[in-house]
Amino acid sequence: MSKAPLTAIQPTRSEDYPEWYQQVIKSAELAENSAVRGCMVIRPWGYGIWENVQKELDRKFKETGHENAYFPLFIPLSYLEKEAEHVDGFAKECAVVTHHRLEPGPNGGLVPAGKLDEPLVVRPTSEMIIGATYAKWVQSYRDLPILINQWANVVRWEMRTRLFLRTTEFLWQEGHTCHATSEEAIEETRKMLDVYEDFAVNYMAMPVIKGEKAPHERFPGAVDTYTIEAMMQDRKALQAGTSHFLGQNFAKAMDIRFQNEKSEDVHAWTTSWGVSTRLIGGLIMTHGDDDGMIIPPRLAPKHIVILPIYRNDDERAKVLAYCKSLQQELNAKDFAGDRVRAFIDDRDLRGGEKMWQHIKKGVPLRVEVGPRDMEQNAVFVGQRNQGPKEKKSMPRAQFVETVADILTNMQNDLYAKALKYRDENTVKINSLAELKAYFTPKNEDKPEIHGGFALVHWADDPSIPDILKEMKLTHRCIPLDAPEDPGSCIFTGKPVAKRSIIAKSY
RNA sequence: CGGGGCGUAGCGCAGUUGGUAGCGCGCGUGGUUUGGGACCAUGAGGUCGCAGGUUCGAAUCCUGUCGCCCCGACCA
Repeated sequence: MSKAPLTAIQPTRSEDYPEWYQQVIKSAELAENSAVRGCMVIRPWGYGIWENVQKELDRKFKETGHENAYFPLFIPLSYLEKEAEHVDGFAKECAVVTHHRLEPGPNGGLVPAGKLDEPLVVRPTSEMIIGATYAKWVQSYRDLPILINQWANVVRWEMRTRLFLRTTEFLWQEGHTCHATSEEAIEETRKMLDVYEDFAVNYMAMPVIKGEKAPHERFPGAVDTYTIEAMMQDRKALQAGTSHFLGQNFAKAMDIRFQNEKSEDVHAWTTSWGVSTRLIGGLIMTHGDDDGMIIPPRLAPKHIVILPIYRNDDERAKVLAYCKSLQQELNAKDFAGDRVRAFIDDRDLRGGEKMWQHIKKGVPLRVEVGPRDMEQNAVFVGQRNQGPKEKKSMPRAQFVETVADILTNMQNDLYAKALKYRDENTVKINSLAELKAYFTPKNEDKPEIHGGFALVHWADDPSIPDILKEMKLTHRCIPLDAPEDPGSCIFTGKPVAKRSIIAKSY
């Protein structure tokens, strides 16, 4: 008899959300901890998702006029010292290379030798090294704008790490642009925020709120930081992407100057923007359920897994032939500007176990094919966004014809579900007492999932971060698209034009 | 860096008046099974984190050390 639990992932989300998150990553074979503290091994299934993120974002970057380039992993220490706020922001989390050679040590091991004259910092972000390069490239307004992106890894020595959400090393893209005017740089900053929003909504099926960060939450050295904020299923906020207007701060620090049309010698205006492998954490916590990962079809490494069912070698040959031709028909179909990605799982495993593996991994569609289906020229289809038992038989031809529609509907359904959840857990709050109550769990010993996005009137003031910290809350952003809604700040009483979002966060 | 916990088979764990290591899952093989996470049989796999010490004898007691996890401070 089966000893299978009621849910594929244990504990469930409501029992222990952080542990559920870890278990999904493990069960779905997305990633695992490595021998290096805080650094993860991204497994093929997780990396496949990242590759799709890269592919789609990269296309959008190209469409908006950007080119890719690559800059060094190491940054001379002296570069980092040139922008005061930037140093303050990153100094504590920099990994530093001080030697370039190993020699046999006294006790048989290896010891660093060959001390560097100037230590090298492993990039936590590349503003400085790229800025130094741009300074050489820019002499005239005719050299501008520079619109460059790089796909890279960066290192930030964080105290505590969580797979995908915060790892010591992570993969990301960082766009770095350089402009002749403030207006143009601001436009770029906002344009890329829109690109991120579009990607989050239409590819990740993850609703996000575009907004402006409070001054104390800005990127170190930025004039303005914009963010897309998403709500996870524990109702915490996840900063899923940022776009920074850097003003002339970095241009001055790295001496990016040019002569404008009036022959004046002026500093350039720069921006930077990035998203990281954190997005995969966002994907897990936006769509995952108690049976594991659910991948939105547009980002799924495989759209369809075909599961052959047979009892003997004779059946096996026939069923496999049927599966192969089905796979070919499916792979010839288009979905969302790409080909449908179907594969056959013919591993020598029991059917039930095999099926559950794919459920846990979040493959959008499972197609079971056995002798019975073959007789009727049918397929037996299960969708990951429906219950594991809600499978239905479909004529093969109909399935092949409508597969793109099924995937599209699934993509839309995932978005609608996530949007509904966020909206249901977003409330207007008009006093500090109300805010406190909203974010207080009913059971203090074993806090249940509670709270959400609180829309409150907030006016920037140095006293507020401490008040929020005590409640373990943060000011997430001032939403850009929200309507005017004048009121007075619940902390200071100062008048403000709009509500901000306050929430617990990752 | 502060507080707490843990290192025993691939994974999860048990193993205190100190006596020479076990369970579950997984894995290999044979068979019976197979349209919702199989069962029976059989087998492989461990210098008990590391280094000292106490002892006739240490997974167990002592000292040191390394590593990991959780909570906080820090953060995409």
